[in-house]
Amino acid sequence: MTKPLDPEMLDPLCPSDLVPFRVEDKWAGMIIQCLEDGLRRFSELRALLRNTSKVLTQSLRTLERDGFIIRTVHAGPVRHVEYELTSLGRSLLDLLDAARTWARAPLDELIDAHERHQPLTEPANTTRCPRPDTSS
Amino acid sequence: MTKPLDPEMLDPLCPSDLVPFRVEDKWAGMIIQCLEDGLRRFSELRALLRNTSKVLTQSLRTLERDGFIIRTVHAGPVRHVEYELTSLGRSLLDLLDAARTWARAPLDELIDAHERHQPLTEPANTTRCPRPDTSS
DNA sequence: CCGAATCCCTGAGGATACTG
DNA sequence: CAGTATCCTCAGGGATTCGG
Repeated sequence: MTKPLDPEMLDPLCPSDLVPFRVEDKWAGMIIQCLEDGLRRFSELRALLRNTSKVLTQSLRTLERDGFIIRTVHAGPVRHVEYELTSLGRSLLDLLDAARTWARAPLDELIDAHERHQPLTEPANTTRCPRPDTSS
Repeated sequence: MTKPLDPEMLDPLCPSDLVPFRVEDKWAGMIIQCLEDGLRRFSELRALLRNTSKVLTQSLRTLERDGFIIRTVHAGPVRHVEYELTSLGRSLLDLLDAARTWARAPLDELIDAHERHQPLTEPANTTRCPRPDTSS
């Protein structure tokens, strides 16, 4: 089986949702990243994405429908389900990488811009964000 | 001034909103495309995007806030406003191009996938769509 | 001509609880 | 373990109207 994912791989404080680039839905980019090294089980993904199962399932179903991932059910005493990228899904990795590369330079400016033009929300808000597609 | 935009440049029937990429918001990708050749006036953009002014203004303001475009007001007997890409905004063109290039191959499969898994909506719906970032 | 203001509506996203 | 089933909130998107 694929080697375990680094639990710190997705930093919940990373301001990457300021990056103006989205693939499919909010979580799809991160899911694809997590599947980069091979098969992953549902629970692995849920733990990493700090996501509730409903939303995760939605994303996974959409990705499956569009042919980006394959879903495999392993019956048994303890049932488990595994997901993996198709070649089409794998082709998205290049694009995600391009987006992350692009974002590295202007990210600080983006953060500044958001802070400057948005004193509307709560003041002591440390720009929380659930780490989308541009995770390192 | 920049040469006129082709009115047919953005085909309202193009199924490009099935392409799983978004830049900023729904219209930002198209706006950036329209600004590729230089300055554009508000009315040019509104006509091309077949968009109501409020939503267009929103997108433009966001793009301006994030440093992707510059807004210039020309006062006078007939006031008009022009928008142009910054170098940062221009750097997005590469990403958009990469996304469009990627999308060309799997687009048909994406359309099929959507139609197969979505007999839920109205039947005689000719996949209307407002032509997002992947316009040719 | 270029928006701003208003109202409305849908749907993505999420919290919680339950099931084969 | 891997999901459904509900319910809720809120922001994106849009139609319409008004203003400088």
